[in-house]
Amino acid sequence: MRLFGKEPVRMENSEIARVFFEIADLLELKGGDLFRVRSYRNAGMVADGLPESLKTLYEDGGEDGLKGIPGIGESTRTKIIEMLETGGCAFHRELLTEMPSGMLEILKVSGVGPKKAALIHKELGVKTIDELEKAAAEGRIQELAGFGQVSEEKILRGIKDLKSRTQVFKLSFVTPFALSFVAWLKKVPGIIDIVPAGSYRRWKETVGDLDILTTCSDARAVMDHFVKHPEVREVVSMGETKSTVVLKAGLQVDIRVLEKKAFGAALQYFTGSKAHNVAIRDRAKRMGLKISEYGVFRENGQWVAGEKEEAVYAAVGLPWIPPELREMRGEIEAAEKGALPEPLKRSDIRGDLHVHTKESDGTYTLEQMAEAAMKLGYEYMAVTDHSKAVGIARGLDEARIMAQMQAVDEFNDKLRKQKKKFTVLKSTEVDIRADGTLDHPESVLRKLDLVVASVHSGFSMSMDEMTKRVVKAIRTGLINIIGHPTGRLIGEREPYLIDLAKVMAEAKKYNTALELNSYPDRLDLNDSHCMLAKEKGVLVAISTDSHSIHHLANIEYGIHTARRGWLEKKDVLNTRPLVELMKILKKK
DNA sequence: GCCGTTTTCGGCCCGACTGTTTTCAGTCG
Ligand SMILES: Nc1nc2c(ncn2[C@H]2C[C@H](O)[C@@H](COP(=O)(O)OP(=O)(O)OP(=O)(O)O)O2)c(=O)[nH]1
Ligand SMILES: [Mg+2]
Ligand SMILES: [Mg+2]
Ligand SMILES: [Zn+2]
Repeated sequence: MRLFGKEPVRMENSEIARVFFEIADLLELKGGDLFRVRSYRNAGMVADGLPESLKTLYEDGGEDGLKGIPGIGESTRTKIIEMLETGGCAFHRELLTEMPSGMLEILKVSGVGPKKAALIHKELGVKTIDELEKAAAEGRIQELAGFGQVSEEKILRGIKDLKSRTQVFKLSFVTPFALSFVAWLKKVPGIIDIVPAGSYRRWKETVGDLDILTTCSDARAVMDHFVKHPEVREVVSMGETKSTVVLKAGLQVDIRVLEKKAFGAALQYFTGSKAHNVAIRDRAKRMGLKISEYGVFRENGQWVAGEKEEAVYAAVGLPWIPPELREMRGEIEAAEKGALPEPLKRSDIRGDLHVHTKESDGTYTLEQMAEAAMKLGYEYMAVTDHSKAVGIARGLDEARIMAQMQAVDEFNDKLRKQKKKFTVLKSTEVDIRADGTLDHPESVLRKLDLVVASVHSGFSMSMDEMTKRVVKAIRTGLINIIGHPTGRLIGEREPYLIDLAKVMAEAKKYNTALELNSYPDRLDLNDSHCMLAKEKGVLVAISTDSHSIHHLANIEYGIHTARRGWLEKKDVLNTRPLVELMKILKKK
């Protein structure tokens, strides 16, 4: 808890969201109205997914600035303002006096929901997960009404899982498992479709589990084979159409098996998001239809659609919505108006503007990186080795970068002689020092085709200081792209504190783009930052920050993240052909 | 608590699997 003061307390959207999620859980534990619980949960999700900072909206527009956000009504808006002004929420604190915070942890145990948790708390006085473990180990759980030996064992397993298991996984961690399961399931005779769905298909940067949709008329055969995958540690449940396993790596995998005729409806269902599904189903209902994973049906039960996903959307009067957009961030309204963004394609990307070579901390030469970029069909690639301040990466000093520029010129000459339509851009990833100055002299930076500038150290500054640091760098007028603008490493390092809205406002003035770093551990900017960039009219450069020829393919993660951020071809700097790109880079 | 080409009140997505249930509640997707 922070103290009251003149200065408004900075509570991030994610922190406000967390309070709403906890209120929802606490109300549910208390046995409160489930629709009210849903409203708080929904408000949390809305706050979390909002591109603009609630604090900024409130500062700029007062209470009115917070109006018109779907899912945020009178009550939650008042609580948001309270949190922005005081750093906390009285209602939340009050609920916590009635229900210990340890109960929130207990809800995370697989198989324990609000009803069971509340009963355990009431009957046994259990307040923490350790007390729950003790009670279960002592056999006190199975004595309770509605519990038995099996459920008690399940709780013990659930606690062990929870303590050992990662909560979310990076998308790139899950990819090999997805490929492995697809290959594994192909061996089932008669299996037709095998498609990873869920948050994986929506390209969320982190996913909670892997969801796989299959169609086959022999469901039993699919299930039997599924649970025999060599990576399976535990079979959580196994039914006719749906099973769940946990892998040795801690990853949960859910599978659904349906008839081919339901493939489209099932894919729509299993892709989610949950909130998107609920909204689509609600819409169908209001149109006198019913949507489930089995299809679209009239009230009399007559089948309307289901074989194709597109037909499911068509049945409710909508065009097909790309999975990356199915997050309840306005996609249904946009679809209705025919205003969905045109999905960014791999072929829209003309080149990579952040690539390292052996000169700094890359593992391949300039020539090798260029060769690999050409193979991807690119027109250009910027060599962006580090500057001297990044010592561990053997950053280049003035003499070395001058030499590199010459090497690039010579290489480009060679390419031209070979009639290759490819250009290497002389560039750098210059360090933005703690004081906001750049780690190469202006004379050097002016000789380059393109300047990427990023923060590599001195992360622990106040938001104000960090914002000023980056803004000062932008104001040199020498920077074309701000690299990995928040510095986060998913699951390892929090983003440094920075006011991106302010940075973007300045970037717009100085014709500076912000990078979407496609390295799957970074994805920085993230999806909602992209939405903000688009809103502010700032171009995004989708780059890979490749340190090896193999990293260039990471562009795929960047493209899909950009799609999640509603970006189109025109919003992305490196969709421009070389000539156009050069014009933009010069406009300073 | 939120929201409105049926509504400012009265709805709020729909279905699978499990365990302990004697007919279904709880949890999860
Ligand atoms: N209609 C409906 N569909 C749901 C519900 N819960 C989940 N689904 C669908 C949509 C989800 O994307 C899909 C897979 O469920 P998951 O729990 O794995 O969620 P998802 O993959 O979206 O996110 P995750 O990263 O796994 O947490 O199942 C629900 O309550 N209603
Ligand atoms: Mg999932
Ligand atoms: Mg799942
Ligand atoms: Zn880099």
